[in-house]
Amino acid sequence: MDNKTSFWIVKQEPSQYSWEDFVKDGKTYWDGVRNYQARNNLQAMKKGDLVFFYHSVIGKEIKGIAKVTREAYPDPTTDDERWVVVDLKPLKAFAHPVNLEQVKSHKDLQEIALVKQSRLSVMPVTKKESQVLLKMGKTSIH
DNA sequence: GCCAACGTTGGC
DNA sequence: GCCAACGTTGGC
Repeated sequence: MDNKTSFWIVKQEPSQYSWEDFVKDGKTYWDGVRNYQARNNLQAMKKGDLVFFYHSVIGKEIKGIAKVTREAYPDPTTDDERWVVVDLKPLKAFAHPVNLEQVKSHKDLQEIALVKQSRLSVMPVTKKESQVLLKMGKTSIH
């Protein structure tokens, strides 16, 4: 990680694709985004950026962190040219998953998009927020 | 171009 | 299961 690294959060319901599925696969392309704002965030991801993996609905917790291994390209699951995917690989599981309640109650995470824009499935995270999340997850990335 | 109707997401 | 938030669609 250098100072050009950006941080993001992606959300998925674990009943559809869980962090455990992701680890088992070793890598994946992040498909199925059908929202312009989320799509724009995918397109802004750079190789090497770090991505928190959040379980929505069931668990409601950040399970780990992934790395962008390929920047945006057309979503192979649709002919619609508007939509893109990125390739992600698991980097590290959180030693302690961080749940939504913890995020909401932390003073430095009051403005995080995860809380402010609860319906968005791909969103940016500031450096400060990322550091707080990593600390709460008792996880370091090196 | 406005806005009502409708659909989806996700927290509770 | 409900509903708030919010994005999309289509009639006018």
